[in-house]
Amino acid sequence: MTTNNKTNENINTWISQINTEFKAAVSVDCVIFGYDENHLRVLLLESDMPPFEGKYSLVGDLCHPHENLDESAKRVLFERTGLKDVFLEQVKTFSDIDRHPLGRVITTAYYSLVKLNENLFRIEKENPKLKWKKVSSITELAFDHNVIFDNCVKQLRYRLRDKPIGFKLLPKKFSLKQLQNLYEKVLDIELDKRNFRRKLKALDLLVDLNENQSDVNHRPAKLYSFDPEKYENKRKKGFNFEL
Amino acid sequence: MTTNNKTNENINTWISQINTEFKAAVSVDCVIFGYDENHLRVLLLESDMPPFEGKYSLVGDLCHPHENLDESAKRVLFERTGLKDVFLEQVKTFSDIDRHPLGRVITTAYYSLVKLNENLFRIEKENPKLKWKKVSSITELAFDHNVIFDNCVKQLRYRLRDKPIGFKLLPKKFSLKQLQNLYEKVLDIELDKRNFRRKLKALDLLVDLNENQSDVNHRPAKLYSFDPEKYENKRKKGFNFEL
DNA sequence: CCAAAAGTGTTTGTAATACACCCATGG
DNA sequence: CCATGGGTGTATTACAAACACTTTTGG
Repeated sequence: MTTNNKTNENINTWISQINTEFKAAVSVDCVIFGYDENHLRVLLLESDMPPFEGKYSLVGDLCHPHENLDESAKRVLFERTGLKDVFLEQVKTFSDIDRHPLGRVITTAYYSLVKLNENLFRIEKENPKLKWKKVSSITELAFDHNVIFDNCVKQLRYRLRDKPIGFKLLPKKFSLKQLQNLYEKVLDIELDKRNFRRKLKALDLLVDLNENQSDVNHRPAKLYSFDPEKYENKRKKGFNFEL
Repeated sequence: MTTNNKTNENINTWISQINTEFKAAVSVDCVIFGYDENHLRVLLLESDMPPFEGKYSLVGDLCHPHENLDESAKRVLFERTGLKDVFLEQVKTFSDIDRHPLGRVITTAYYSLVKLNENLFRIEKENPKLKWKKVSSITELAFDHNVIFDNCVKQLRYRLRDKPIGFKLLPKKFSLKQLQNLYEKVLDIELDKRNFRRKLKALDLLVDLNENQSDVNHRPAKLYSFDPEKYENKRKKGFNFEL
């Protein structure tokens, strides 16, 4: 037997509920991943909100009245890093009633990918509460941010095999070794050099720049760049990235 | 150069923002998928909200103050179908400013899977505004529900290859043909009968019930059921469902 | 000429694909 | 005995995995 006791709904119920207590603050939290050729890092902020003073938290903010969530996330990212046009993907929304000490705050998690450079490390100096922490070193975060963080790491690992987003963590020009390192570090696996290179050649998404590394005291590696147009064309024809 | 102009944030800003205009109504929308041995269907509700009167919409409701979003979705599902313990997965949150005619409503989409039977078809009779529509027949929905719906269909198709959720759309006892049909219909592909069966045998997740179909005017098919424990054990050992 | 990392092919095993006939039941 | 869908095996091909030596550069 079905209950189906919702036949009495109507617009007025909605209007009155929307305008009374059926409201919540809405926020975004961004897991900003950066890669510095050796470690996957995440930008964290030392919290000053009781009872989490001193703990690190993800960077986030309330969703402003004139923004949708994507725009809020973009703004948070810009305010914290100065970067625009950064890769951002929504992951999940977290809504447990007591997740925030100041009241009901529903938050939507995003992760984003940035190439770490000196400019970005400088933000640690400009605001000592901001830190690029190694992902492998994360322990206890403020609020429910451990759960949010874990979800985003999982999503990143999933997507990395699924979509050509790894390139967003590397400089425009990179060697195949750098790329392989990235996959090994982020996914915590080991890859066979020759098989990895054969696979990438088969994917046919990289441009050989006919340039070499310089200033290395060993044989310099050839440099490549990722060709987004080539990928887009292939994708439209039914090609699926997989690595 | 980074801007990093957020160093002036503090708790009081948050408290005042949370308690003033920085609030939104929060809702869930459920894409309830049902399978009737031939068609993938979705439960839709004829809307009475201007300017969408007569258009069909997903079933949803506001998130109540004492609920998190998962609980809201479960409640919506129960109120509409009378079912508890139904598979539900959060898909994405939609937040465009003008997405709802009554004001700012941020909605989180879920999809769920139910086995269609006479009981469930009865809800169409009890509330003539509810309809189990064929997924393949969906055209224009109310609000931004086409986008939400498309996202959920995509997620379902993705998950179906990835996790053993197809069984949730079938009766407890099913034939291999029924299972194959499900995959073919939902994913809109054709599968080779022998290869499909070999693959399922290799996965080793089904229990041979030593029962046959009855009341068919041809050779009766053997019946199987899915063994969730077996799957859980294998999953823990690193096994990944893939089909 | 030495150290360090770049670059390159072949073999072997495993999984995906393609494909056609006999079987059991009800009418 | 006929119609209907159920059930089964093999050969071929493509992809994944394992593996070691030569090359280029800087110091």
